[in-house]
Amino acid sequence: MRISKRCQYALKAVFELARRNSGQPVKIHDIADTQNIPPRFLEVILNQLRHGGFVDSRRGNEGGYMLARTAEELTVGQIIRCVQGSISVTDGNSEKPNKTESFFGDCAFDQLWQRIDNAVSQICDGTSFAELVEYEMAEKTVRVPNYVI
Amino acid sequence: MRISKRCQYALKAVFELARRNSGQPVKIHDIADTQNIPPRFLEVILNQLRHGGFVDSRRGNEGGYMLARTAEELTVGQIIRCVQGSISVTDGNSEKPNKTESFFGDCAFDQLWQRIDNAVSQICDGTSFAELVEYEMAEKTVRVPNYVI
DNA sequence: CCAATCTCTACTATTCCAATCGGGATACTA
DNA sequence: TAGTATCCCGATTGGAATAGTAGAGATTGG
Repeated sequence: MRISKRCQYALKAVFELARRNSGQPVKIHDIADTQNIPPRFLEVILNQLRHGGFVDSRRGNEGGYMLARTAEELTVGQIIRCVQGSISVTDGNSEKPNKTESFFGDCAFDQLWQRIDNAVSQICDGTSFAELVEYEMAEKTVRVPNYVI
Repeated sequence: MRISKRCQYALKAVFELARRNSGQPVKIHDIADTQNIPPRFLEVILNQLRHGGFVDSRRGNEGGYMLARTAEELTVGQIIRCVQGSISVTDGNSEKPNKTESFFGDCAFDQLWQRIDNAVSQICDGTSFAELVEYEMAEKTVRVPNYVI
């Protein structure tokens, strides 16, 4: 499992929506600016997230995107699976199709990959965007304790 | 971190050498046959492992490859790093270069990626080829308890 | 010398990825 | 109803990574 740029953008976009937590829809352009994402690429990505049911959209003058669920319910794992289909380290390589003949070491390696996939999934599925936002805010205040506007 | 075919071949090749555990060098062709790897591709890969210091080779009529260390000392993590350079999930994407400006969520995501990388590393570095061979043998005898030759 | 093997560099074909483009649909606003 | 700002969607491009191949050279043992 490698986290592609596309996937990182998706996560950042959802994070941004969670962070703003505004009842109003947020425009692609605003998200793109705040998170430094190529706008037209983000367009494609948000559309994918919409089809996945993770964000809702509104068109027209005051349109934009908003979360389809609460930030507590949305996890990193869900977004990754929506964008890259799977979370497994041996993806795109799956030798499963012709698994009629097995070779020495297959059992051992299968178990190894599964252990890794489980560990990763556990972290991703156990991390909600609410937690991410919370962590970010805590970090920001710790690192800039006496900031001035 | 995605485990490429190349990397899986490398791991299987080292596994095969560990499994045979023969004082004699094993020919590329034999490894390729046993593990179902394209021979000339395996050639390139074994050479890389040799440069990494994980296997030794002998040329000539009775030449071939053998482990440069014991199977107990060789870990999955070492081989992966040798073949694909890194074990991080955010590799090839690293936004580190222009990390002068930071965006909302960077702290949170950096911490997330690090947690994942640590979990994966812990498994890979904690798994030796001796263990893999041992596990494979145990599985084989469990799954075929009364096999006949 | 010969044959089997590894060694090295280069090459190709395919797939994947990041990003862009043009035009269409929709919704608000005046 | 015209206009504009936004999302919607399919196609396309350029470049990098991946999987695998090719051929000539070096080494070893018989």
